[in-house]
Amino acid sequence: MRKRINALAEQLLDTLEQKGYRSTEPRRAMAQVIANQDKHFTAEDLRKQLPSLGRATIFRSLKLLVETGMVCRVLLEDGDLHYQLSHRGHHHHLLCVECGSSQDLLGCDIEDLLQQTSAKHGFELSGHWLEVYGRCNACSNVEQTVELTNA
Amino acid sequence: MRKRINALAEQLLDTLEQKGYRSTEPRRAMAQVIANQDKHFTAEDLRKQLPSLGRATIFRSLKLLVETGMVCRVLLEDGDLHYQLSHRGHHHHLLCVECGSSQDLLGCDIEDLLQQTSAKHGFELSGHWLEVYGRCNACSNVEQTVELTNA
DNA sequence: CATGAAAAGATACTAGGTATCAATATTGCT
DNA sequence: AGCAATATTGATACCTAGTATCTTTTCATG
Repeated sequence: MRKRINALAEQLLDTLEQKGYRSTEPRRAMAQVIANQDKHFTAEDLRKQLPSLGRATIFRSLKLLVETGMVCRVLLEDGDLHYQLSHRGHHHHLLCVECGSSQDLLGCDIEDLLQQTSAKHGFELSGHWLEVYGRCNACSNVEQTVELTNA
Repeated sequence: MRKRINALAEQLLDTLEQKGYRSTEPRRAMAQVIANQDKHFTAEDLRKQLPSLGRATIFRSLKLLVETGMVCRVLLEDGDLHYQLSHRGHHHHLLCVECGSSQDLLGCDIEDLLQQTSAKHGFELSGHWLEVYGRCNACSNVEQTVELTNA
């Protein structure tokens, strides 16, 4: 009795299967829940939404999804690590500190810049981690509205 | 009976005192140990070197040093957070994945680049976190020597 | 050198994550 | 459909990093 799940969740499972992992009921449930998150989340968030799954299962499947590149980890400003759906390979996030939404940072040639600068330090670059924090368009606009109202 | 400590450690304590914190025996010991670390470290590393100090004290003092800007946190590639001495305000690290050493990344105009790119996304930038991973000069050279030797 | 505040140490606790292992579900085969 | 081999699950115990609480000790100041 296969539960109905949406296309994005289906895609997560398909990818797992292609990599040799079984499609199980707990994984279907997790894929569905993850596909529905609209911002970064923690293992604990998933657990609240999937009270019937064992804790270890959630951590294990989450790890699997990270390892296969379908979920990525995001570093919050305070050093907390959260998770979110990942669409491409290596990329960076614009994280809204207000609403927690995130957009992928596009058209940023940071790789070149880092490469050049590292070389000047005699450093052989192999990777980097970048997170960008601020406020998304929607949240900036809300603030402006509030300011106008209070004025 | 004040223990003799080196200039860098002394500086850490002076800064704490300037901010209204007392100079105590445990803090002197910690400052000395931190000043002697040659790479990023964990609270546990400090604890091993300071077995007489209480665990809570180590975490508390470490937090104090981070808050006052004398120690900063570094994010390792695997997501682990470590600590290290910090000399300037906001800066980035070139972290050697081989020996764990770190240099500050100088002359990198990433702020401007991020500012511009964020703006294009309608994003109001407020901060960022960047870590760069690779191999320092010394470690690159070692590898080359080994390769030549084995050839 | 007394005293009040700050800090230390012990301890218990929390959060996030991993290891172990017996029970169960899935897959592939016939 | 039935079955065996194996992957996965869930329960549980455990681990690491860090925080909260509370009593005792230490500091620096008059």
